[in-house]
Amino acid sequence: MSAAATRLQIVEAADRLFYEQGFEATAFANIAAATGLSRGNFYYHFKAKDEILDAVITLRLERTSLLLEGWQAAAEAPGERIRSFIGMLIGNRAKIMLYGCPVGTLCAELAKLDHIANSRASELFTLFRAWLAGQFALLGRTSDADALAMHLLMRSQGVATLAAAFRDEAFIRREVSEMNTWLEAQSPPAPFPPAN
Amino acid sequence: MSAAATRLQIVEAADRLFYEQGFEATAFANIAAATGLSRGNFYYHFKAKDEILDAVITLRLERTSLLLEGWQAAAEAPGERIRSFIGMLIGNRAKIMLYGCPVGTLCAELAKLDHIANSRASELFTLFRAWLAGQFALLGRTSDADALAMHLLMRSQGVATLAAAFRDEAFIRREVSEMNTWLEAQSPPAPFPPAN
DNA sequence: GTCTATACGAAGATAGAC
DNA sequence: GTCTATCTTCGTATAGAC
Repeated sequence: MSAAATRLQIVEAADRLFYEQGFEATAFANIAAATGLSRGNFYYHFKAKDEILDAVITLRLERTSLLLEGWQAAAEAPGERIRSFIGMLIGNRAKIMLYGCPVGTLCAELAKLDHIANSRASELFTLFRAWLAGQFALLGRTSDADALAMHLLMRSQGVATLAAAFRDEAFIRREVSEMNTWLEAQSPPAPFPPAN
Repeated sequence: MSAAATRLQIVEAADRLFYEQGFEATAFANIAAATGLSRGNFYYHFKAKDEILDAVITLRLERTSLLLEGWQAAAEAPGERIRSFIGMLIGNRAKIMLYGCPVGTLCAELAKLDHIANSRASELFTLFRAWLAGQFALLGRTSDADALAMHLLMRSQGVATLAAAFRDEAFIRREVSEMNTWLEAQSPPAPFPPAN
């Protein structure tokens, strides 16, 4: 097998295991079992476990960028694009109820570990934040676009955390519905009262 | 030193370290350094590390109950009591920006570890949930009291997660302000339009 | 009750054969 | 490139002295 293909195989397995079990709790033995590779082989592709984490974060950053580009291309209306973001909570509800949000839980773990990769992991949040702020700006909310982006990120994080704690799918659906209602109300106020 | 006092000393140190470093990442050596006790001594008071975790959760449950009773006694108006809950985000902002919410991050870690204490940890959420629902019921929102409680818990969890990821105090203050505004709007709609 | 010393296993990392 | 074997460190847990 080519080096690049094996490397990707390792990173994908680590990506999944870091999400499901956490970074520290995932041992080389787990990645070995998941890939069918031997533990020793990992050191041909990576110098240390931290380097695998770095590769996982890089992979997630790339895929997040692609995801955002896809939403960008799939709809013209910024409101509809933001609904794609909100829709993630429904689409990924099964894993969210088991493991929470992959971004939020990784950042939380690395912060407690005081891990050097902590700042890179939070760039994942920054990608969503900047993209959402751009959509709110397109909606006309130029002055508070970033605050609205943070507010929506906040709600998605809170939903993921509680959905995992209570394993409650109905809660996810209810909050998603409220987020969409909130979004509808975020069109900018007209400079003058609408003539109706 | 009496057994009970030493035991409490261990549990308090573990409580702080589990919050700041995580449960798995906290070693007996860390607790030993924090308390000045020797590692071996822990096994006089606890059979295993899991038992310390259990004691920490018990301690947190007790202190959370006392906290809620305190808020209950400090104000007659349910709205004002709920503001005490929201105010936690301000009062604990320094630690929240470093380590997130102690309840949310512990539940997230234990869920990933598939740890047996996971369900007991989530009882911490249940305490807040039931208390908040009681306050919303007193506010007159009997039919959706639990949904409102979950909504407020959700927001506090989202704020804690993002505040830690971005180390952003202004964000906390802004969202707390919005939560209080939201709370004001939760008085039940009058059965008939108010005569004004 | 608390200590020191140590057993035991798990996990990251290295060496070298193939 | 991938493997097996091994080294080393660390952390939980135990044994037994004081």
